[in-house]
Amino acid sequence: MGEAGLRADAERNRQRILAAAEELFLERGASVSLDEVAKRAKVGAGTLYRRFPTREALLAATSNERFMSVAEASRGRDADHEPDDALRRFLEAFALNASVYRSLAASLGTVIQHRTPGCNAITEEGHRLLRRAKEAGVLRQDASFDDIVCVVSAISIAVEKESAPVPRVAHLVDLLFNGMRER
Amino acid sequence: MGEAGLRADAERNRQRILAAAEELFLERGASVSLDEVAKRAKVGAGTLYRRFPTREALLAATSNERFMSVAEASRGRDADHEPDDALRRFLEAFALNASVYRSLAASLGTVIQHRTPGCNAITEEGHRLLRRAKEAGVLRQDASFDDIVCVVSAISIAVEKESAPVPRVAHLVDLLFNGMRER
DNA sequence: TTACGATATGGAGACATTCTCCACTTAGCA
DNA sequence: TGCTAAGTGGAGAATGTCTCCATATCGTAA
Repeated sequence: MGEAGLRADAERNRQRILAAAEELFLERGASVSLDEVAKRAKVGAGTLYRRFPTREALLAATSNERFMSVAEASRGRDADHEPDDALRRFLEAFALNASVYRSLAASLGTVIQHRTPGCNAITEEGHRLLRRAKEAGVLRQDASFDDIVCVVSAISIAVEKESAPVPRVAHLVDLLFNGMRER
Repeated sequence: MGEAGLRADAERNRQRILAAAEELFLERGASVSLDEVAKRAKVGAGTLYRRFPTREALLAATSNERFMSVAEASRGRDADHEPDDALRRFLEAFALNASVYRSLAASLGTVIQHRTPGCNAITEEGHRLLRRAKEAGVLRQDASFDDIVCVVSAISIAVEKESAPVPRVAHLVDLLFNGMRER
């Protein structure tokens, strides 16, 4: 949670920035002015930029706990779900959490590359599910984690405007998982 | 090509803006400063904004011919290709042309809604292919044109960083069209 | 040809946002 | 208690968007 090697007052400010960013991202989307985030956190702009050099780094940080949850829930489902079902549920949860802030999905590809615990966890879990589904023979051998990020982005972008995201995400995951083809 | 009801000098300026924008978009991506576009076109900023009120309007205009080509080529393929193959090729061509400028893909959803000839043509052709594939029973009934735009955007975004976009586009279209499942 | 209204123009400048820099403050240790 | 490394705020430079309007030019009707 806290960032290692940070002075106590600095860590306090860091938390205030995260709280302010979370509020503003929820209210007005992932594109709000960062100076405004600093202002709401009662912190100078320099402090914000020193701690989070880019908007994506801040997004990765505010998404950290959500991404951890997605990975953890997926690991917990492992025992009582078939590999393809586990992967499908993971995709749904990932997509839903990649659209909590408007305009987050568009930069998901960049955000997910940050080495925060949450991004690491979700990346590892994605790779694990991919491997497991391939071994079970229910997934194409040439599907990669990058493909997953691409698919999740597409779904999240499509879903951001919707008033009822959950069923729409389920529909789109089904569509892209099983293919647009009639069988 | 020329815009109806425009004074001759205004139409000349409009063409100069389009040429300058095309150059700069190719060189440095779809996010270049619009003032710089105006400067290269040797035109005041006001002139640019009067003719193209938003960046997306300008992008729709510079993409016009490419979009026309995509639609036309697709229509030409109609006779000697099965409905699913025709749709797949259309998706590939659309995605490739939605990534000619870096960062164009991110605003594709907005760009495509402009009522330029190219946007109209590509939208109509998309609907036609969708209908044809559904009638032939090779496409799920619940796939929509919005789904297509969403999928094409995601593919184009994913592909913008690649050095070899063509095979990657083909892979992603195949993946999303046929599904991630082993069959 | 002229003259006149409609159209079109440029670019200064108001405003917003990003991001840096550094004189000053503070925490934490010896 | 005093020292130093760590941290801070916020002014302001750099960049970009977009508007406004005094001025210029086009095209036409007489």
